[in-house]
Amino acid sequence: MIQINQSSSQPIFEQIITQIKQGVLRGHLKPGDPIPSVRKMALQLSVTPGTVAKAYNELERQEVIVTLRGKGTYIAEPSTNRPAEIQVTKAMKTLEDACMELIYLGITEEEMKEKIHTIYKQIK
Amino acid sequence: MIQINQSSSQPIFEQIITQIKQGVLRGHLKPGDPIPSVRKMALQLSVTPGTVAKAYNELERQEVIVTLRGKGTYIAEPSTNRPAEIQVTKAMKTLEDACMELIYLGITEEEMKEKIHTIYKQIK
Amino acid sequence: MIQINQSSSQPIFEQIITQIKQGVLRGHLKPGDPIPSVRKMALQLSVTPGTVAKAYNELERQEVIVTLRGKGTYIAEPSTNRPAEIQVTKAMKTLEDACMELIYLGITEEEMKEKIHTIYKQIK
Amino acid sequence: MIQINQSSSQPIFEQIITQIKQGVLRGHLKPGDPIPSVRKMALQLSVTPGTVAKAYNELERQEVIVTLRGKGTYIAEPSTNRPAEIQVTKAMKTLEDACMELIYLGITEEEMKEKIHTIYKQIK
DNA sequence: GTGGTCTAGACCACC
DNA sequence: GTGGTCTAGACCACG
Repeated sequence: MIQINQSSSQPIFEQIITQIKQGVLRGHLKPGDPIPSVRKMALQLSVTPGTVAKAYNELERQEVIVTLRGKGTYIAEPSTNRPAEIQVTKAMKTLEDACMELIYLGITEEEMKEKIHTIYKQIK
Repeated sequence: MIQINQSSSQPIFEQIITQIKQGVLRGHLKPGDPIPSVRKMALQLSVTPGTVAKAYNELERQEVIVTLRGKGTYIAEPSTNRPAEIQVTKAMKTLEDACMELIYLGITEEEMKEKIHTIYKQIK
Repeated sequence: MIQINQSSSQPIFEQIITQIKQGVLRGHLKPGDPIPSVRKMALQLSVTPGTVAKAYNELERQEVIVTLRGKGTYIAEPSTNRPAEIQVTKAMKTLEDACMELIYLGITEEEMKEKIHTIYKQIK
Repeated sequence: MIQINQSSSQPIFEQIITQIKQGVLRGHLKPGDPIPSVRKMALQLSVTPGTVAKAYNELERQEVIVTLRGKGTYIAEPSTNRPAEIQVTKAMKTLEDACMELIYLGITEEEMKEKIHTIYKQIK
């Protein structure tokens, strides 16, 4: 389900985080769905449990998942809290940098918008 | 001209790279314009020359700048070579991840496209 | 395994690069083989880790090796991408210059071709 | 006549050396032909006289040109001395390295030999 | 343990 | 003056 790229420059724990979030957005994971325990996930992905734990901790901090002590870990209900301003700003900066890079590589505004559209269509 | 954020998680040498590229895109830097020598830039930014040199090396590899032996460093003529496929793929992946994150934070498709439009308007 | 010539005019980091590439070509290093960590290699060769790191970075950029996060560095699978045109052109220029020099020194076409043949026989 | 690439990694003085040698090999320059004074050459190439002087000094050491005091500089008669062993060895090493690089980039033995043949045909 | 980044300072070749 | 290379050492994130 989750695909780890061991040789990516993106840390493994971040790959887990983004893929779980994207699984939620795409509708593969719904609120209340259980996700594997740290150890099982670690086995599945062939990574150390610490790496998975780090990802789960961050996901819990962001209220993407909830851990019910002794029962397991589940996808959380969508948060009603307004997202932290800082997170939006950071993601916007990343978006802008990626755009600039793509412009530099010759991608036109139309191609870019089409790409955005494709991404939005993917989500549930 | 270039603003370094010492506490950013983005390495300093990368900040230099992206800001020079963006300077070119925005038209502040034109082909043939000289850019400060490694040592001068290092003084300006209060970083070590090695860090600036690393950025300049990468920029030269990407054909953004050219160094003329013993003379200094200049903005290169726009490259005619098609950019490596892999670079585009990588930037697209970054874009997609940033988008997904923004969607997660509640940004709509319209807002996103407007953002893209704003970015494109900035450039020369 | 790798022999550094401290008094060569070829930079040490380039000597490391060419020797690893040649090790692959000669079949001493196969895809998946681990290569020593930056620090171990630095100790072996009596150079600073930074120098080895620079060589490894360049080798990774050229997809000769891959680094697995926190695990170490390995010989990469042969790349399927076509090499950049510019690389071939540059190497051809170097070849031509070396040939011209050898012609100047009295080497005949036959001797040269024999030399080429010898080189090709060395490789796996 | 001589083409300098200011942004090449090969030093300018070396570019002058190799191009004069290659001019001789190709027959464009014959023994006894005059070559421009240091200053004229420097003007032609838009480089500093010191750079040209360095090239001429090296060419004279290698007995490619001769300077007749007060009369100018000329292409020398072909030397009868056997070339220094060390020069041959060095050029062979360069050739081998360039070959290995080309092999790495996928050039076959046949292509390589054809290239060699082309080079030999160019010379007088 | 691994590599990545950065500092501080040296020496060199080239122009 | 320029950039290129190397050393010696530090700190950090990741696994």
